[in-house]
Amino acid sequence: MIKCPKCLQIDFVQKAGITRGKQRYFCKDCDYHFTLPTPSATTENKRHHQVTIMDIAHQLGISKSTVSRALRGHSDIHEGTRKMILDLAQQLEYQPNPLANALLKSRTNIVGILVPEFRHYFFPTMIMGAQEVLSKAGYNVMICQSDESYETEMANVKALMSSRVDGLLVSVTAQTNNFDHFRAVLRKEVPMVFFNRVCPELETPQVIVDDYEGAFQAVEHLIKQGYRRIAHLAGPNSLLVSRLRLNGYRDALQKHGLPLDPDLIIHYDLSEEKARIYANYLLSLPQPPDAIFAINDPTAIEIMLVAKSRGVKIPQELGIVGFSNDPVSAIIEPSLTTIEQPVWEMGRQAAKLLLEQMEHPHNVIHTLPTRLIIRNSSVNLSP
Amino acid sequence: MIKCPKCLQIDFVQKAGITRGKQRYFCKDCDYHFTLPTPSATTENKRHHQVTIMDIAHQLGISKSTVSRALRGHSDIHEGTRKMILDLAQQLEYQPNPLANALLKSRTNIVGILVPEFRHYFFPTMIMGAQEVLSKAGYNVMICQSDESYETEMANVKALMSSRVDGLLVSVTAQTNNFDHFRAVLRKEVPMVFFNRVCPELETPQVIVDDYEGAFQAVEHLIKQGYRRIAHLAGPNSLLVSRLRLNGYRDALQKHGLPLDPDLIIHYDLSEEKARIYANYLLSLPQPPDAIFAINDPTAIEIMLVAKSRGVKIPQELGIVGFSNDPVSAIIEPSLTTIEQPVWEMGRQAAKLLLEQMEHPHNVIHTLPTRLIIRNSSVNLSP
DNA sequence: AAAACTATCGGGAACTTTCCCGAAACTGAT
DNA sequence: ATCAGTTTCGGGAAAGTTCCCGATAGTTTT
Repeated sequence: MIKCPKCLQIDFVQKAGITRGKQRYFCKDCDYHFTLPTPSATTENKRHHQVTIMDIAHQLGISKSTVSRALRGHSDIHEGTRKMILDLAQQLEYQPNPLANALLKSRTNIVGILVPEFRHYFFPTMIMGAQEVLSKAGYNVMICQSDESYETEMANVKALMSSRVDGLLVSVTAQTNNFDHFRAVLRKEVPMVFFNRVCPELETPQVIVDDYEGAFQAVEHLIKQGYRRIAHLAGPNSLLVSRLRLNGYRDALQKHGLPLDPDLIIHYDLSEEKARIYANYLLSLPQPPDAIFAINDPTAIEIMLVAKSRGVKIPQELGIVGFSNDPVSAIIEPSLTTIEQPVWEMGRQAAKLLLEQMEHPHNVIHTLPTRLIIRNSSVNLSP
Repeated sequence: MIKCPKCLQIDFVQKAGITRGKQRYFCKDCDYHFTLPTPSATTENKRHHQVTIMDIAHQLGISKSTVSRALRGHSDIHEGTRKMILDLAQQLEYQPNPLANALLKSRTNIVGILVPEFRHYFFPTMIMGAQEVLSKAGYNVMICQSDESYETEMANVKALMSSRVDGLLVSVTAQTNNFDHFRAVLRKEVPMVFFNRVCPELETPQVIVDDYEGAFQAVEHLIKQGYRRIAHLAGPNSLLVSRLRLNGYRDALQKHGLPLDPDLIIHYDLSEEKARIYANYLLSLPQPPDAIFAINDPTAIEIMLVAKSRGVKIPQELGIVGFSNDPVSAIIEPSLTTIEQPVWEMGRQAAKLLLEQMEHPHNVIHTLPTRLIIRNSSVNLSP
């Protein structure tokens, strides 16, 4: 029968229930509960595991502490031992496990980047700028795109936070009106920097360009070219960029004594379809505009395509100016007048700011300059 | 003087060296070494730490195991206790620490994506496709770009591996001739899937499109349009796509009895500058080509810009066909004839393949179809 | 009422690394 | 030889989870 592992007797052993499908026994003599050892576990199929600090220590017959010291470049170690360890580590292709380190220090060395999209020129370039300084500082990057959806943005913030990123670089969606998910980030004291699509009501650093000045120059340029009825296809009001560029547009009109026609200002959600719809709407107005200042280049390009398809001549019948100097704007015909902004540099600045934040938090706003690039879409030949 | 903490006597205590700036003592009576306890450590500045499973357990007066079971949806738990735990977890905004889990299971739930660049349409779109299926499967994504540099690619592979990604999605650079860094990945048994810019000599799954067929159709289309002297601005020979598209080009010429002029085939490194240089070179040949088939759309667009700047009329004097249906190709004038490939779908397929790999490794090659899109850049009006 | 069982729960190991501190083996000085 | 100091190393705790297994209390069967 069943032998008690304690007293090696079988007389006093009786069944004592089943746990997880396994029979348990009880020895009345020893007052001892036990189960039979599982017959498996003989395979010894120790997972093909990465080589650890302990492997090195064992092979060298020393302690893990010493190996750690050697690897970390610590001082309390004999030069010979260090060399020995370093050699073996290289030979075994030892790679430190960042997970253990992260768990210990509760720092992942990962920063999250959250952007609305990266199909166009703007955000990829910005990300590249940020990645340049971050990877130099030893950080990896986790990129999420919210696809201009508020829900996706929230989900991404949550995912990034649960991944325990050390910091966050974010540009909000056109939909975002509620910023509670970002407040949650700040509550957990995770450093965060906004860029381009910022969030002024939150006490956190931001990197933007001089949107007001850029818009002002753009519209003034149109006015100087003789355009008089200038529309503005603007972004949603929730975005600070939209508001700033709208202000630049307004003030430029005002400065030159042009009336501000509310019908010529359209806020939209930055989607391609809506851009086309509103472009068509503007051009089919009883009194259509003779120029349009678009919130950004993709929008301007959509407008151009619509105008062309309607046979509206650019720049003679319709002047167009965009914003951000997307490479496509130089390729398209006629080439698109636009506002250049230092996109790569914005990414760099944002990353630098984030690194500073991780050292010691403080609140700053970086504003970078813009520059008007005059091309053909706005040079009115017959004013 | 100094009192021995063991016998509480001071008579037998004497100095016994200094370690890390701290005086040590020795009690001859007790044969006991000791140092004075540091006066600090009174601040109790326990780092603002995230709420853990232990916090919940303590507050509820239960064990961490029980909490873990409740959170993980295990069975061995009372319904009431589970509810209690779940409620408190929600109230405390508990988020499981993925680091601990990753360390335990040695799985990070992160996959690395390595692409040559993401400035253009192609790779961002592919990444989005991949991200769609990966995030649905609970994986986060770490994106690296090698910037068409072999060294950067190696560094990125190393970084991704040291981050302990669970899998790798990669598209190699135009420079990559040596694949040892990828062999190292396979040696460590980290699943890897190549897409687009694949590596046929490695035993690992790949996702490509039917490059040969696409190229063949493109060139045949040009021939049918009456073009006779068709050049090919090809990618580097190290890339399988380059070789396949070159073969398609060759066979199309051969099928229609056109001579294969080696001078009209140029391999280049896919950089913008070189594209311009070679486009100029081709167009200034004593016997310039009357059409060019470009390895991809960005290349074709560069060629168009060069041709335009030289006053070469497209498509009358020069037909152009690209590859990959970049959105810009529809915008540019004349619009660019190109080969459509299911980019988003490639990303999805690659990700799916990777997920399968992580389950049980096997070697497959997915080839997706292409489709010719005829636009204006190649429709010869006066053949 | 003893025997066998079920439903819950707790305790510890393990994952890998770093850090703190104690300890041994030396080197000089007295 | 004794004492003080230096150099080098080892042991253990900690980080947050999950998993394995043993251990109760209560319930049903014999």
